[in-house]
Amino acid sequence: MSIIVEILRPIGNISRALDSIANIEFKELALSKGQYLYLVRICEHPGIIQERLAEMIKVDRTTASRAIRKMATNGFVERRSDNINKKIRRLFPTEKANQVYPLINRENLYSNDVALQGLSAEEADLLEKLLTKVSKNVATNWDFVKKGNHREY
Amino acid sequence: MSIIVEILRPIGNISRALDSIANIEFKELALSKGQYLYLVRICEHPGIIQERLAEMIKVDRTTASRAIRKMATNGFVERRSDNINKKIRRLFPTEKANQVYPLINRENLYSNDVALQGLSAEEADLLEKLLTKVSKNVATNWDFVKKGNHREY
DNA sequence: CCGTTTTTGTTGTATTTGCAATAATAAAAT
DNA sequence: ATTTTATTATTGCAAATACAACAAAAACGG
Repeated sequence: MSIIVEILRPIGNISRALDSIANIEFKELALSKGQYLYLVRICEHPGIIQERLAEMIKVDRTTASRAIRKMATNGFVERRSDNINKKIRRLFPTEKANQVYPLINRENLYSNDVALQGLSAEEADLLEKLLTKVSKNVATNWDFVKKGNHREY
Repeated sequence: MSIIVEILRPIGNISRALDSIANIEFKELALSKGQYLYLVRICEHPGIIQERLAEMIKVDRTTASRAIRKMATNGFVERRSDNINKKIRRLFPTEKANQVYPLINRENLYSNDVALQGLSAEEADLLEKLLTKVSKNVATNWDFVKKGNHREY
């Protein structure tokens, strides 16, 4: 019938390319590699904990730990201890973070526009829906493997 | 009209999650982080040069340089000097690489299947086409920025 | 042919990234 | 109530990543 549908490569290429561009452009915001990912989520989910944030963006726990600590040092994040649960530390955006947030958004929207060039509104819409579905499929598998389980194939 | 279509986040999530899984699974092939990306392209494009390969997978030139050198040291790649053009070094898969190649492919196909779960054949097909288009859009921009140019937005 | 620009590749340095191993609190089980 | 397990977070390595700066060959422009 039809050739095998391959989506891994274009997805990887798009992701690396746009991430690369973002990191270059956010240097002037004093954000180092990858930090913009954490920052926007913390702005949108104030009070989120580190573990949840790492899951959300599909990054290793330990990487998130260090990235967030650095952002706290640099005044982008405030880590508040919780009174009830002594294990967790809730993350909040600082004033500085809230100032930078719209700039990151602007960049992301521009990249998004570039990415969608030449697609009709309907195509873009469908693409988003399909990607969301794929994202969920993959997330389940990621959890599975990250917890030490072994995929059989 | 419609809400803004956002494809950056799901794409980033899918990419990081699957890359993470792949790197964990390829440890047992003695491939370190990212190397599988280079390896499959070299197998599929024997004689390709480093610069072209870096472009192909959207990775920094210097990162590719070190990754490929390491793969040469570890016996996955052979770098042959060109008789005509003394500047370039053509890359070829070793026997070891050709043995590993189908295993990487098998993993990638499995991940691809997982990703596409719940999509109809038509949906999957369209998704691939749209992603290929997006990938091209983004590639142009990546070249632009990587060459030191500044995006206006 | 000769100067200039582009292409291809490398190192220096700084940083991020992530698997292992560890710790400490919380939640669940018996 | 107390043992057991799960959750959350950190640190110790070891390694990949990438910007800057550089070099050398090739391609281009006159």
